[in-house]
Amino acid sequence: MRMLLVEDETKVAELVARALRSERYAVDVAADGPSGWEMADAYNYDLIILDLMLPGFSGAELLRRIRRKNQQVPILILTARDATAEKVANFEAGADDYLTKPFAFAELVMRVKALLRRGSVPRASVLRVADLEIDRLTQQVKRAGRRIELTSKEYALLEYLATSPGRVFSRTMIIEHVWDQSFEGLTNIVDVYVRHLRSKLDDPYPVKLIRTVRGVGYGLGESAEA
Amino acid sequence: MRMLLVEDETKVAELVARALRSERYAVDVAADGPSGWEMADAYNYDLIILDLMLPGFSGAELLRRIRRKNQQVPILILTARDATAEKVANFEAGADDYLTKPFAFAELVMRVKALLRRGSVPRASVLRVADLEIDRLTQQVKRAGRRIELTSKEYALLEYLATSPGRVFSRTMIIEHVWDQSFEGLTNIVDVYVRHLRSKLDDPYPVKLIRTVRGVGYGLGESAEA
DNA sequence: CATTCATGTGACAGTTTCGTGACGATGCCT
DNA sequence: AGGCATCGTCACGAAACTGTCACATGAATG
Repeated sequence: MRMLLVEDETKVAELVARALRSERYAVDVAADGPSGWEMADAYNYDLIILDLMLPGFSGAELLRRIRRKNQQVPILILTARDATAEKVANFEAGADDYLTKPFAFAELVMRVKALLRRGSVPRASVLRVADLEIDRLTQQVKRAGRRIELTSKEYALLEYLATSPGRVFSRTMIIEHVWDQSFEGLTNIVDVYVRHLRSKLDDPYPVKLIRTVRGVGYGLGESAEA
Repeated sequence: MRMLLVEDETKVAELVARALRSERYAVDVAADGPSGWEMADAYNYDLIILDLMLPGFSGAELLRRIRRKNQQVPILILTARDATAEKVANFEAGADDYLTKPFAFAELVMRVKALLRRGSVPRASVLRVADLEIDRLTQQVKRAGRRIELTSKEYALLEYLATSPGRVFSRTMIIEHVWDQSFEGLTNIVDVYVRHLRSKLDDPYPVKLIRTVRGVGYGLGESAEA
């Protein structure tokens, strides 16, 4: 899952981004209204976190713009004051949730997860493909009941592939969703992580879970030939 | 489907071309206005993607020239973010869609597919011929419900034939729409790939899907005339 | 029926893409 | 500061794909 954080205080931004990344999300950071809008417009994030006090133009303005472009993306507002009237206005403008500063990271993370779960197609929190089980809440992965330890990137990649079992994702799409903006390289990074995943997932089992489609990309499950 | 990408920043061009090729499209790249025009004039592309900022002459000029020559080819404009007034002018000049830089590849691919679908006669993203099923979104091919694995070229050829079931395409036409500029040979390559397709599609089934018209070319399914 | 030409077929080699193991860099924890 | 896990890069071998060719087969023509 990839999300955008718009926050001008770099120190706060850094801390929040870190907290989210340790939950295995890919996080992009924008420091002001205009660049936040640019990024939100360029990419369909799975979630956007918005500080209301921004240079350039305000969070409220950014919120309106995003909503005008994209109805469904969940938006979480961070606000300094406990100004109730303002809250109402923001909810009406399309915010899905808000938090008043200061807040505990644990609180933020909880709300983020709640919002993601609530997403456009109410997805179950446990994905299943063949005998593979992915719990998106606890981010635990099991195969045939046995727990498998994955690193953040491995998990993120697997979860992305699992969003549409059987569908083939190009490397470009995978990089766009699993890595964040800081990654630009033109390397075989996806192949490498697919390999890591395969060796962890398939280890003792005969059935291969990840399918390669030459010239295109990778897909999870449904290797329909017989 | 074959498309032309006119973009001067080689790095961007490379990335975009790669993304499109992994969607199994044949992509030609031009780096400036004049060579872009030369190529657009020489081939009947199924789609043209145009950066507005070009050396030589501008994308806008190229757009006008292309439209003067060929009314129907879908044209997708890439433009810098702030050029709002320009956008309007371009739509009026005949662009079918536009995207502001920077953009997500997922977004570009979606729009490309939408434009291609709009062009051909059938609107649906799933093409059906007899018991054959071609999903142009996921590029999966099924016959009688069973999935068939095709290589990129095989798929591209099949998809092209399937744009007009019953119609017979000449070898020249097929090469122009399925192969890109890097192909120059004068060989029986089309025959060879038709053979590959036949052996994969017809394998266990009695009904032949691809029809040969001696002296002319190949067609998919029922003959339209007669 | 023989001839001729277009198409079908199988094998081959060049090229591209993918798999794989190893390596250095980075950041985190103790 | 040192040790450990993770991350991204790279280079090389393996496998698949692509395009070429020579020849077989089959249809049209007189």
